[in-house]
Order: sequence, then C-alpha cells, then structure tokens
Amino acid sequence: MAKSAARLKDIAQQTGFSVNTVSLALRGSPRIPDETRRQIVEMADKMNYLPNQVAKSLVMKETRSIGLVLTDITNPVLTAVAQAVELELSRLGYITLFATSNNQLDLERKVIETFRQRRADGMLIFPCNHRQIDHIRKLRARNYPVVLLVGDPDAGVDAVCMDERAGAFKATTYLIDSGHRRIALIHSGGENGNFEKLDGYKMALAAAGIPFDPDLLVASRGHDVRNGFGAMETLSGRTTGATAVFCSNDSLALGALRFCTVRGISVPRDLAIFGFDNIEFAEHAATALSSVNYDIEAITGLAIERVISLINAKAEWPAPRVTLVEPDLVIRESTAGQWRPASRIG
Amino acid sequence: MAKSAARLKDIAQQTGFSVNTVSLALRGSPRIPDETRRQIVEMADKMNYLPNQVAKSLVMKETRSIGLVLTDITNPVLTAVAQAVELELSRLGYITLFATSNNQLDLERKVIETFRQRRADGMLIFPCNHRQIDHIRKLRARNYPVVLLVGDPDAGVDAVCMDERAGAFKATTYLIDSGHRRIALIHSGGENGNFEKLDGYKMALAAAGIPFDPDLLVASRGHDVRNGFGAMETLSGRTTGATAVFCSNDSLALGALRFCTVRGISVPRDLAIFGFDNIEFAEHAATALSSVNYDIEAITGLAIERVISLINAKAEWPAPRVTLVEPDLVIRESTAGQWRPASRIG
DNA sequence: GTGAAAGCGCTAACAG
DNA sequence: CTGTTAGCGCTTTCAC
Repeated sequence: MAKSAARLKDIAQQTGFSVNTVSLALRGSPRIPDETRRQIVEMADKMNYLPNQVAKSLVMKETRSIGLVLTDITNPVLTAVAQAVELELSRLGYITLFATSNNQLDLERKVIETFRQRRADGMLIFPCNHRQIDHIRKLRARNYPVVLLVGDPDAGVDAVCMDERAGAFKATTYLIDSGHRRIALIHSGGENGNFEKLDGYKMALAAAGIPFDPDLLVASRGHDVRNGFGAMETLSGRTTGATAVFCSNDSLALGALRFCTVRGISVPRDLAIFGFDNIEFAEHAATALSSVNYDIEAITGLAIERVISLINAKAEWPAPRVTLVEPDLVIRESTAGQWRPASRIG
Repeated sequence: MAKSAARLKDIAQQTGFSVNTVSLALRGSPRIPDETRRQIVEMADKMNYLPNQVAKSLVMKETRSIGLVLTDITNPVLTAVAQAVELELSRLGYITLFATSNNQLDLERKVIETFRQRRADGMLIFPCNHRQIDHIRKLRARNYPVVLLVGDPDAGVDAVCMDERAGAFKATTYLIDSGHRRIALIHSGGENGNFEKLDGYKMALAAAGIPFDPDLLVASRGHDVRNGFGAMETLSGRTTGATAVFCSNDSLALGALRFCTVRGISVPRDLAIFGFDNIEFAEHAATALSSVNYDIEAITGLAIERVISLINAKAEWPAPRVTLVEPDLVIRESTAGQWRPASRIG
C-alpha cells in the first residue's frame, strides 16, 4: 500500500482545526468560512491528501460501486456492453466491478457473492443460464438492487434486454419475405436454456406456414468464428437444400461466411447469411453481414437507470419490471436481393 | 443496500459468544475448539452471514483489489487482456477494478486517482501516451505498486510488455525477405507518442539498406477497421508503388483488406498485408491475416506476478524492472509466397 | 478458551 | 462557526 497516506487527522494537526472541521471544509460545507476552508484546502493539497473511500464507504453504507457480471468478456457484444456500462457509471460517480462467469453457474454464484461481500451497491448481470436464476431472485427478495441484462418477462427480477425472440422473428421473417423457404439456424446457447432466438425463428416459420425441419437446426457448442465454420460443415453434410442460414450471433455468421469463401459458395447468391448482434466486424466483413442490431447504448442506459433507481429506493421497493428493447434489422450484402432458386449447399 | 446484513455482532448475540470469538471461529483460528466453532458456523450459515469486506479492508489496510487502466476496452487486444487479468486475479483472490482512459491523459489521471482513493492495492496500466508518464512515475516514487503494460526500458517504472519495436522489425524484415522493397506502413498512435512500431519498421528498412520513404507512411488517426480502409484510400492516391503494407494493428489491416476486396486488389498476389496483435478475427478474415502475435497470457501473467510482488514487498522496495516479451510472427495467407513484381496499388 | 477494549479513517449528531 | 463524541464492522492486542 502507498506510503504517505495523509489523513484528515494529519491535516487537522497541521492546521490546528479539528478533524470534523477539516472534513466539512473539504466537502465544501457552507458552515465553514472561506478563510478557514482556504487554509485547510491548501494544507490538504500540500500533504497530497486523498480521501479514503474505504472508510467513507463503511460509515456511509454505500460504496458507489456496481458489479457487472458477464458470461465472457471476449464476446464482442459483452465487451461493448462493458465499455458502455463503465463509461456511464463513471459519469455518474460509480466505479464498475467486473467479473466473468465463464458460462458456469457455480462461478456466477461465486462472483455474485464476492460482489456482495464487497458491498457493491447493486449489480447488473448477464446470467449464464436464462432459466436458472433462483440465486438472483433470492438477492432481489433481500432487497438487493439487481438488474438482469437478459431474461424473460416472468422471471420475477428486474431486467432490461433486447427482445431476442422478436429479433429472431424479424430476421427469419425477412429471409422468408426475400423468398427463402429452407432457412437453416445455427444456434448456440441451447445447452444453457437460452431458447429465445430458436423460439423467434420457429414462430416466424409458423407464421409463414413453413414446417420446422430439425435437419435445418445446427446446435453449436460454442459461439465463436470457428464454431460457425464447423456448424456449416455439419450442415453441408446433411443435404438440406438450405438457401439461407440464420446465425444466433455474428461470430458464428462470420465463420459461416468464411466456410462459404473457402468452399466457393457465393454469398448472397448461393446462400444468404443473417447474423445477430451487429458487432463492428459484421459491417466490415468480406461480405458485409446483415444482422439484428443490439442497441447497446439504449439497453445499458435503461439498465443503469433502473439499478440506480433501485439503489435510491428506500422503503417503497418497486415491483420487478422487465423492459424489452425491440431490435431493428440491419440489412447488408449478405442477404441482398430476392432469392432465385440455385442452392449450392446441401 | 441489502436489507438484512448480518454482522459478527449479531452472530455473537445469537450464540452467546463474544464478537471476537465469532470472528476467530469464522476465520478458522486453532484457538477455538471444534464444538464452539461448529455452533458459530452453523449460526452464521443460518443468518446468511457474509463478511463485510469494506470493514475488513479498513482495518487490514488492504482491499485485495487491483486497478486495470485501459485506453479503450473495445480494442480486441485490450479486451483479451482484461479477460486474462480478471481471470488470473480472481484466481489469486483479487478483484479487478476496470477503467478506461479513452486515450485522454486527463481522464487517465482521474481514474488513477479514483483507484487510489478506493485504495486499490496496486495497478496495471496501459498509459495512453508512452512518453507522458510523469504522474505514474510519481506513484511509484510514493511506493505505490504499479506496473505498466507498455513502456520503454528507461521509463523508471516497472513494466511488462510486448517488444513492439522488435515485432515491427521482424514483420518488416519478413516482408523484405519475401522480396518486397516498397513497404507501406499504416500507423496509428503516432499522435500519442507511441513510436515503437515505426522505429522497428525503420530499423528493418535500414538494416536492408532500403531508404525510408515518407510517402509510404500513412498516419492514421484512429485504429479501427474504418481507419484502415481510409488509410488505404490515402495511400492509393499517392502513387507509391507499394507491394506490401504493414499495419500497426489488425483492425487497420482488416480495413486494408476490405479496401482491396472492394477495389479488386488481390491479396497477397497484388499486395501483401501484415497485421499486428493477432486478434481472433485476423485468423478468420476473408484472407487469413499474417500478424505479429501478442502473447497475452505471458504478458499479463508476468505483469500480475510483478505487481503482486510489489504489493508484498515491505521495506525492500525493488528497483524498477522492465520486461520485454519478444513476439513471434504468425504467417498466413495475406503474405503468402515470394513477391513477383506486378503492383496494382499506386 | 474466551472476552474487553482499542482503533482503522471517516461522517454525523449534538454541544457550545 | 467549531469541537467533542459516538459509531460504521471488523481485527488485534492483551487480560482473565
């Protein structure tokens, strides 16, 4: 720890005032006359005084810190979320505590506990499993301010998130409207109980009277570029007649795109590709990727607003509220044009 | 803040022991007999006791938290660093405090101050300007454990970082050895005084007896894909006869690659492209990108080791030590083969 | 074996 | 206007 930690007491001794007066002066209390304050501030500067937030937190019973629990910060969306959250919270005078659960429920539990020990004033959480959130529900029950960044409307916990079901529905419907009938879905997250995108996909098919074909569904274990490539290999081995593929995130879509490049499949002529999240590289891919836009600013902004309002709520603890932000589609080259039958894949 | 924050005192009252005994029992002191401990632990569980780290930090004079100051977390390398640091620190029982300076010196100063107020036990810092680190040097002078993640050997502050100069030298030399004589450099960071890569590039040219041509240097303001595209536009307007382009990071290289795709310039046939950092998308780009590998695990591992050894150093405060990790090249399609004169660009 | 008392650095209530 | 006192929840002597 640092060497010369000047304390209020030291300033008090040097200036001859009491600790209390020094404290008030430094915090700009109107009760302290200007001349007194001047002396004190001057001495504080000279002694390089920095208030001890730890001591302050102990007495104030607030740390002005908020925990952010991510599943995996290398996911570009989560990275951007982390950035946006940190930026906005620091603007509001909060520090951000980060942790990643690495998609493991027990780790998620552990980091939440760590944050509680450190008395984070509240938490923003991407639960690794959308269905298993009892431990989070319990936090809420103890009046701990917590806001989920994914979640379904009847989770019983506050949440602000993208309406993934609606996004998947929109994207699939767009492909259908473009003339596609055989639309594959490369889906990751199923093993974690995250079925929103799959649901949206099925709903869109149903709405268009297209039967759901399990052969068109590839469940990917991971969600990075490599997995997308692998999923396309799987798919192309199945003779499905797919003319379009909808990927549950952009990294998968980029992997699918790369597969097409390698195999000489022309996108979008032979195969249309639709991504999800609209990460930066989606726009700048070899073939610019159509994607479902994740409005990070909007979502993080609302989530922060909510968690802070919970922190400031005294007695009147409000009922849980789930805010779904409906995403827009971003259409680019990878799905350009109307579909003309000439499938190359499967 | 949470409702029912059970304290040692509460457990003491319920069990009839003193606060002290409870504290010792919960921390597994051998001075407490098993039966006593059993009772206390049981009650603690029942009351859902969670130790208050804030109070503990105040008396222990250590917070078991380490600050990580990044310039910009959306930079994929920094994201990966953040991930690696958080993972390793949590393994060691530390929490990671994040902040981004957004490449602004005054913001950097501010976040460092914030971390000090919060009594972070130490800090890892990517300074936004490699040359202006007086404020950091001052920290060190006050025996504050701080390790830079970039920096030159004579900064007077501990540092663990990639040897960017050596990396740039290697990459440029590789291009020269492949037959290139007109090698452009798309360089970002110059305005922040970060000249290591430029230096390495020049050294390699000099070593091969190739004169440095300022026309081949494009200074990019930003470092994302868009800037790489723009830099290529600039370059192609200059009639330089470049046959290869070395980019100071992979996003720029990806932008350059996209420019080539759009303009029908074949990579590597018409133009070789070399990136820097070896981010995930470099490998999976339309044309897989050659790059200078940033060994994140190694660098963050050593940096953490160093900062923790500084934290644990009592009286014998060691002299600053700078560790340069020499990077390897990763050669992929974008620089494949020997150069055959047929420039298309400029 | 266990408890009482002091103190970490700060804020807040209350005197004067 | 300023100082005194108490206390935040914990650890650490030091008695008993």
